[in-house]
Amino acid sequence: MDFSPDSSNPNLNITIYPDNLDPVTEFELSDYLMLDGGVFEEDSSSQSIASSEKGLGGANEISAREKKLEQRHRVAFITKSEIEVMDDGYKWRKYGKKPVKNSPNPRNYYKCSSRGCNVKKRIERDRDDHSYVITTYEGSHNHYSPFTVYYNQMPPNAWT
DNA sequence: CGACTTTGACCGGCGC
DNA sequence: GCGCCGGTCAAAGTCG
Repeated sequence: MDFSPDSSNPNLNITIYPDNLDPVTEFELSDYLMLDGGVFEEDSSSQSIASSEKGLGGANEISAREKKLEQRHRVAFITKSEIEVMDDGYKWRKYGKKPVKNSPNPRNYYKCSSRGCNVKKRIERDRDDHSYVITTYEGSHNHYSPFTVYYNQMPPNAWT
């Protein structure tokens, strides 16, 4: 299993402290989807995510694509939260915003602001239920979180 | 003053 | 070949 920012970050508990809301805002991790290898399928709520795989005829082409794009590790989280951007321990720099077709909500694009770290993050609200936020990570961090001091069992070559 | 947002422009891939 | 669409760039503005 590859290194993903959330699953290996014990700092991500279910309590966050946004600036402009109540001091304690809870959100439930209602579901998460592992997109590694392109094995991902859902009916319609994830249409926009699945559409990024459009043009692929079958699983064979997906594996070929995986060879070509070695660093295409994608993990999508669906969280129930009032805010889109939550502090998961990393600093994210927004670099784009696009309106999503079939949805009244925009989609935001973030990058990890650490130098040499190419992790990207895409955040959009669920089209059907505005209380859900879809967060898609792409890539793996090559550094630790500024807040993470728990590097005990991490092999040094985990992200090389 | 540096780091980050914002926002429209730009670009490449794909369908028609 | 053209236009749509999803993703990225970059200049200007904003914030701490």
